[in-house]
Amino acid sequence: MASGKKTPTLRSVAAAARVDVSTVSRVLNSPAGERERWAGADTVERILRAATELGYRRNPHGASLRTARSLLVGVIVPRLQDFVLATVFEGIDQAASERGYAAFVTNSLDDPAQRDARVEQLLDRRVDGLILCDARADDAVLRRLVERGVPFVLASRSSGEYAGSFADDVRGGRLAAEHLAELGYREPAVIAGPGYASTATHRVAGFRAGLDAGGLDLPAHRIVHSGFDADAGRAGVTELLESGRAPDAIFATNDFAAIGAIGALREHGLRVPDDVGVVGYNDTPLAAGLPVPLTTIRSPMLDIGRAAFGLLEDVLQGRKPSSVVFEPTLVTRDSTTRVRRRSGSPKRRKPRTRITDARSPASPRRRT
Amino acid sequence: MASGKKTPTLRSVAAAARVDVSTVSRVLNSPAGERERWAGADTVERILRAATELGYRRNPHGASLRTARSLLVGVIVPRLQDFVLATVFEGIDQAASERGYAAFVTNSLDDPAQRDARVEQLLDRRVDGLILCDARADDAVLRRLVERGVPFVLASRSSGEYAGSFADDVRGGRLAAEHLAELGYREPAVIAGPGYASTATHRVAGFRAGLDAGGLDLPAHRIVHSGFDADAGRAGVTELLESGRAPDAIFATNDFAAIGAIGALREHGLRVPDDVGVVGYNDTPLAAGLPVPLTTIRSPMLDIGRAAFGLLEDVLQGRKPSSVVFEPTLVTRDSTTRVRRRSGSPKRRKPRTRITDARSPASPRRRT
DNA sequence: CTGAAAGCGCTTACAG
DNA sequence: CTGAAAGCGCTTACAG
Repeated sequence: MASGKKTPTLRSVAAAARVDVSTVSRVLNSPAGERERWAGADTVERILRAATELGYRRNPHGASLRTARSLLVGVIVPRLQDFVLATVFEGIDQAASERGYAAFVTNSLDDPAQRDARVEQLLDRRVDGLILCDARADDAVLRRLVERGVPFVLASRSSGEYAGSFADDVRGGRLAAEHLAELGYREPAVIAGPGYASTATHRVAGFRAGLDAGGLDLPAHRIVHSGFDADAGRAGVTELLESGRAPDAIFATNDFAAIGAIGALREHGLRVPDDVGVVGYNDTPLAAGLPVPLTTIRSPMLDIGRAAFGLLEDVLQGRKPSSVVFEPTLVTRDSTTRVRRRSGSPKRRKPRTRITDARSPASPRRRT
Repeated sequence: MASGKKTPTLRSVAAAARVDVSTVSRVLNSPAGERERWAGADTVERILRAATELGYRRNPHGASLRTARSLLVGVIVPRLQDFVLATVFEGIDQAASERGYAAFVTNSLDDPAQRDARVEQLLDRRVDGLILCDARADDAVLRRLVERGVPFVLASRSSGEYAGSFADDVRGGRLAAEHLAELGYREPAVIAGPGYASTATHRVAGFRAGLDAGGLDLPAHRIVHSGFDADAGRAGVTELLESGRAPDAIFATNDFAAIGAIGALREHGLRVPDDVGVVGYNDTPLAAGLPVPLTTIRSPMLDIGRAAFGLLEDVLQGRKPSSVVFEPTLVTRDSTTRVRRRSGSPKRRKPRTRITDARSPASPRRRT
């Protein structure tokens, strides 16, 4: 790959240290303390020096041929453009590289054909396992992977009983509902996101349960299904407004949808939070910086990614993985407020941020 | 990797087709038309059938050992969480997989130590070449790569004369300036982004040149340096307002910074676009969906990524790559408006979007 | 047109 | 404690 002097191999190190390649291999592959089990102290010393002097770096392709392990994992996300998934991947990538693995990512775009193609490409590359961040409600791809014996875990989106690393999205939805109910909102609506994603459906289910506990209803005409982006939020609001009386609050299962919703509300002459309260999801960095800072639910995306890699490692080492579930957190900002001053003119306020229910997200629940 | 029946190898295909592995290799590696040059029609047929029946998939690690080509490319981005870079990577990934390559991405976080570490990790994985999306103004890393003979190209951010795939950021800045000047803004300011990124500095330079052409000034106290995110935009506005008279327009070198800026302006009681016009950069999907839809500069991020892979392929095949430069485009929305009704109350308007200067971004300029 | 051999860089029993 | 050999899956001169 590099021109100039050719990349040093085990053989060149062996020659320089005047030992056999097998000895070099044993020494270099032992952890620092145990090298002396494999060679005399002076031999170890010679080998180590030769290796660093030559700048030896093990060729993983050679190794993988022998060991049938590539130390490669494949990651499939719906789309890296989505901040949430980029962050989950970042967590995976961190954990993987700490453990000597490298991670491939690609986008499935939530498209079945593309998904299949990407899975095969990764398998062709001989990844040791897969982390899927685009699982679906009823997912034939997962069943086929099990049949083929491909090691994999899920992340972010759950599906059936397959093991993975998730946030408790039901609880997140519930937090949103409790917050709105407590502030006095009476007629909340939901911009629900795609029906095939557990992250969307669980949040809605939790939201409904939370409203229910607060004595509030979520009639069908206050739920719109859509995507996860700003356009979806816009379209959602339009649909809600056309279908009858305006809701007094909106829960969007994604910050971007919330932003689009706010834009559309504004166009219809509705002020946030005075006419309509808005709660988003994910606490994207943008949420705090918006013209109307956004109340939202935060979940530990980086930790979800890191834990997902840990689970895959379990699988690769023959252990049975048990799903990890992280707790979400409510972050209160200006897009929601205590109701009952519908008439007063909007007073400019200092922005306020409050974080509720900050259970340590670093110590998730384990479940079997 | 998969359990159950073991992965078929060239040897198993050869056995099934009753020929030597070398024949199988030659046939399977020839393009569809030329297979008959290497074997009799019936042999070709037997081999092909055996391969598909067994589900043979070439093991790239075995191949790479022989050929010293991994068909792997490494991509380093500042951060995948950044929509722009996620999109550039998507383009790279598309082009790579169309050409039989796979792409590794990792984040450098614009941190020198992390950058070095990531480069070495990718090289240790024996990638055939590198695409760097985090080049710096004066970049020692690039010099060292050249010395070591590592094939690489740049994308998105330029540095010196190194070949790469870019947007014309100077021109983009100029478009922003011309737009503001034409609308009658007189005292524009810039939220400039980090000084080490050409994407930031070029946009500012172009902006200055454009103002200049319109007879406008850009005094030092109207430039603030910051990052690329919403917080940076917020902080930028605060700094601008504290340093004297409010500008009547703001050019942010990034949409996210623009969004933060709008939030901060609002907190200071300034309306967009009536008190202050705002222009962003990148035409992020969010831009159109914002409460105040954002005027911004669009550049073809996906094409930039695709072209970058093409350039790297040039390098890998011994051709001299010549940089590709794509034209940006002005997208007019509500965050800028014709000035001179400073007093009137803000009237709600239908959102409007207009795209100016839509030179085909699919046919970029080439330069040597 | 097809086969047999060598070898890419590594690891791992097997000897000693 | 150390070495020699075999072999992982492939490709590529070299023969015929």
